[in-house]
Amino acid sequence: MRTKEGNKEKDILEAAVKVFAESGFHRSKISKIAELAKVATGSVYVYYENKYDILRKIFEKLWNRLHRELTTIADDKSLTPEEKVDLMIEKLVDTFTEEPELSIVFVNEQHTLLEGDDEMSVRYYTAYYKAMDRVFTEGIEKKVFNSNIDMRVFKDFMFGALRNIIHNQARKTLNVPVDKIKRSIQIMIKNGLKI
Amino acid sequence: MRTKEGNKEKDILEAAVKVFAESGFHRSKISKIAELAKVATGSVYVYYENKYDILRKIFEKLWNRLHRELTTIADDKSLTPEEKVDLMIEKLVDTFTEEPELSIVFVNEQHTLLEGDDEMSVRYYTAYYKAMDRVFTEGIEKKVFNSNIDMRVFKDFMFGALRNIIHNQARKTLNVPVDKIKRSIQIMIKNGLKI
DNA sequence: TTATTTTTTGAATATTGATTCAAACAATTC
DNA sequence: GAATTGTTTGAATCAATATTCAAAAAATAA
Repeated sequence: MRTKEGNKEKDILEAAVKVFAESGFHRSKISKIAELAKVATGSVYVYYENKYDILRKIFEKLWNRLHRELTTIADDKSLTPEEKVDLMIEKLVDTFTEEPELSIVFVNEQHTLLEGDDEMSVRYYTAYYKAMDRVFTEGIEKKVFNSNIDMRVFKDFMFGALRNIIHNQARKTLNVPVDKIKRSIQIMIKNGLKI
Repeated sequence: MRTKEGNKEKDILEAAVKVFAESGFHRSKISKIAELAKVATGSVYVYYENKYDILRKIFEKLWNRLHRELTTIADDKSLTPEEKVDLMIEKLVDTFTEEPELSIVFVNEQHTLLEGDDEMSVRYYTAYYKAMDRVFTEGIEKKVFNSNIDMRVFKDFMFGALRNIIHNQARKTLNVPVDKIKRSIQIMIKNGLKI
């Protein structure tokens, strides 16, 4: 018998995030991922079915995490709808700020994933969307959110806005302190642009 | 002498938008684009340097158009800052609603473009950003916009939000009437989520 | 009609890089 | 210390497809 040295599966996944972020999925070479993970090219195929499988697992892992965290906030009975929106924004901004490369992959390879995988595309936004749904509906019921705003538009709007902010932050094209980002978004969401 | 038949350059570009939207840049085959444009594979290389050059020209064309239209709105002295924001949203939503495939390529291949082309990445958001800058600054000066919101965050936020809405609309995953989309966004921007 | 020139063609070429797999390796057991 | 068995390796294979280019076609000129 021979036992496994270290945690190659994890090393490969982490290396892949870096390489995908740097070069994009299609331009990324397995050999480069292997090199960065300090394993042989062939080892990658021991732990993952193929290149696409690596991408899928990156998303799955992130998605499970977000699902858990957002659901917890959405279901917290001690919070008002407004506080929930605040916390959800904060959570999303924090998650991606802590792992910039992950956020770049998340934004850039979204369509790579959806084109390749129908099943995934259905489950995909579910976590975020369902959580947002509940918060938004609750806000409307409690008459603190504006019911003239279409819920579906609101969800897509928010998601896209956050995605882009996070992405530009990760690419260093924005370069605004995280606190200022959170505060600005929270003001915009709650009060709009106007004074 | 032999003269050109029809407008192959244009046919190829239009076919490419369709194919890129359907399969993504990297999975798209030149032969497929040629087929759709009703020309031979080789003809593509008469009109475009290479595959990437086609993508660049798709973006360049769209970008010039948006630049022209957004600048016109931003510089119109007869409009208030709020009206300008309204009109810019309307223009963006309309442009992409009219050409769904273009909007899909625009969103999905943004990073394909930026990774390959440094010069382009600098000029890239310029049109939208500069126009937005002027409107936003004007709004702050005239004390109709909230100066606690960071301008850079606002621009990225708006851009990402619109991008995502337009994209999901094009992919038919949203499916809300265009008018409702516009109205919802305009309320959110101006008044925020709250009543 | 024939020659000239430009456009168009699509099969052949060349490259790139994902994936495979037989061999080497290192723990563990006996 | 030899046998066993799971792990790791990386060069060889193989497929995909972007790009090239010599030949064919068509329009115009002579």
